Amino acid sequence: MVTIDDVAKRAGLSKSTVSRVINDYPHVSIKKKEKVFEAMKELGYVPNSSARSLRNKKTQMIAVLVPRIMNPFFGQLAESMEIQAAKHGYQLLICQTMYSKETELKHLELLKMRQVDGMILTSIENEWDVVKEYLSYGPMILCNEFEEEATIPTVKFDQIHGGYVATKHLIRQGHKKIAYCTGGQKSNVGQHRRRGFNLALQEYHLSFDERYGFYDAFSIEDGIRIFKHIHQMPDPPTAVFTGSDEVAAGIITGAKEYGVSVPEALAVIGFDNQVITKLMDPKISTVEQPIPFLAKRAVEVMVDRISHKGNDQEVYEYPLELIIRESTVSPIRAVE
Amino acid sequence: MVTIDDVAKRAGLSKSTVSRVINDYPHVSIKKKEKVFEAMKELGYVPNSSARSLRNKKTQMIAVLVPRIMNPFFGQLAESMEIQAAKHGYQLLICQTMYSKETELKHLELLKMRQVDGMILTSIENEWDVVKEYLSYGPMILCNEFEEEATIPTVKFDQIHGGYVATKHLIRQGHKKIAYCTGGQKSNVGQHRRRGFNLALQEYHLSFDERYGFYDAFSIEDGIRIFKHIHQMPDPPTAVFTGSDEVAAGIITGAKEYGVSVPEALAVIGFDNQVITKLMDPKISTVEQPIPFLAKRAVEVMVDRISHKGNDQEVYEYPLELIIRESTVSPIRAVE
DNA sequence: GTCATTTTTGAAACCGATTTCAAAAAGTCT
DNA sequence: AGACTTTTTGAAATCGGTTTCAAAAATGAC
Repeated sequence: MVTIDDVAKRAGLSKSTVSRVINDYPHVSIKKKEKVFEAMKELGYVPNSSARSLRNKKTQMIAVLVPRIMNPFFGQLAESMEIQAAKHGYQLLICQTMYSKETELKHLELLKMRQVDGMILTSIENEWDVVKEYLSYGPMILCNEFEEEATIPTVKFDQIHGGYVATKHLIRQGHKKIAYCTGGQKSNVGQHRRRGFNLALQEYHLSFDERYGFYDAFSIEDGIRIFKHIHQMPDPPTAVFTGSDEVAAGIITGAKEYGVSVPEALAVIGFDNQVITKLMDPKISTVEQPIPFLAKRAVEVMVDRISHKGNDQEVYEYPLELIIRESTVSPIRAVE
Repeated sequence: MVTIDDVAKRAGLSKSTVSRVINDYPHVSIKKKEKVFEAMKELGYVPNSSARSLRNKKTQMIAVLVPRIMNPFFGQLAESMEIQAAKHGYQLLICQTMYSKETELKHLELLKMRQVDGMILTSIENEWDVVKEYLSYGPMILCNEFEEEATIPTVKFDQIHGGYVATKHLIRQGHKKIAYCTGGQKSNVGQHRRRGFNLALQEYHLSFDERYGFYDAFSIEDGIRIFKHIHQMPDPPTAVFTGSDEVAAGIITGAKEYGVSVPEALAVIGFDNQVITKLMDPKISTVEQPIPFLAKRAVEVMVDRISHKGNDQEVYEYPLELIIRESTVSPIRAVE
């Protein structure tokens, strides 16, 4: 392996000087600088990153904790962050918690071991009290997920408004019996969406029938299962608010199978604006989350925190946008 | 920051002994061992990974190069590999080339910098002559993608057979005019599929009409576009072989829009067996690639190579399986 | 109890970079 | 030319671990 000493010897200089050239420090004569460059090129020298990290106490790596990258939302988030991190000279270490507390804790140890300079949490499996202990080992920020009590920078979407506009849209299409169908009941993201949902119901003086609440909906299969359940209810809902496009797609698939027309007999709204929304027939109305903006800001905030800039309490919130397609609006009915 | 010296001082021992305890070396008396554990616990000590990497010349990290994680095939591959790597005590650094030569080269430098112990390539953007130069810096293996001239371990699917069975299936449904619709023309994966495609045509003494060849199909949108093109041809094909489920879905979506019935007027077969195949109407016939097996073996081979085990020339090939659904077989027609 | 052998322990070197500090070289000004 | 700055350079310390090697302690054999 070629080390800085080899380069120094080849150039007939000390390694201090070579190091200065590598890091573009001043006070190196042009002649010697050229000699060093020549030696580096001849030997094909590249600095050893472990040695650099040890001495600099910086690894130029940021970890991002996501449940799974195959989840389209988190996959896109991770992808956008990687691109952004590269622009700032950082590697992104994508860590999947697989919805497991233990795996999450294992990944949090990366901060203790100083394997990463900072950590971006996009979801939280453990209690906040457990997670916050790791704050003493390095900067952490929240992105997408959030915690009321957390005193760390947070970059999030306005989920309350997202839940609100989606529900309001359903109500304005004439629906009064609206089902609520979502995944993580413990996540604050989900709770805020629910708050927006309730807000809209209140505004129109509607009440929520608890029989219409489903809190275990994550996948397409869950959507199909829930449709079947709804279908055989004595007084079924006429519209469904879902927490993800996949679940919405599942419900529509189920409806199709049972000959229930969407949106006429059952309106369905998704969340995320994934590709699938444009592929299903009918195309799925949804709430778009502008993921790249979130990712960009999260990385920027993280990079600032690593260099001790910025404020612990900063909170950035991005708006969500309702996208009306076919699964909530009958073509013959007037579009709002 | 708590270091090994702090632990040593606290336990009233030398850091050599502490190191021995950490690494579970023999020749440490039980008494001292307990003292060390106690001190580590009290101080909340965790070894610094940069320091370890520097001394051990091992980072316990494996890089995997994928085009994009949002591509369902590569996303699943990366996810499976991550799980597998964790079992062997390795971190997986997922690197997206974004189909760019420069980005790929930038990631290859990780091996030079010794930031990773090895590299798994799932696709190759640069010429092999360029990539192979990096072999001298650390172990590299191919997974999914392959190179005839490469003398490194390879884990792949039998793409020739995959192309063959899919095409044969279409032919046996009575199709004679079959379009070929794929993405990377330079990838060896694609070339092998094509070889299988040709093999099936030959077997049934059919010839290929070059007007039916499309080599720029990656996404759903591409599929829609290609359908439109096919649709206005004077003598259109009656079946389409595609290189991905997304493209197949696009073609079906386009067909639906123009009132062309699938599979009656146009049979479509996908590749990968992604979720979408079960969601489209009609459900998409496809070729399944058992990704987790590939991922598992790739990581195992990589781990062996890092510890200088195994053979450079080893090639592992996994079979592909045809899955017949609705997009190639009319329900009224007999199923083969 | 002595000597040989084995087990346990710690001082010091090492991994490959960066940084400090002081010395050497070069430049400036009487 | 000599005194005083300023720029350039290298020796040595440092980061936090692991490993080598020799010494110390414990054990065993007689």
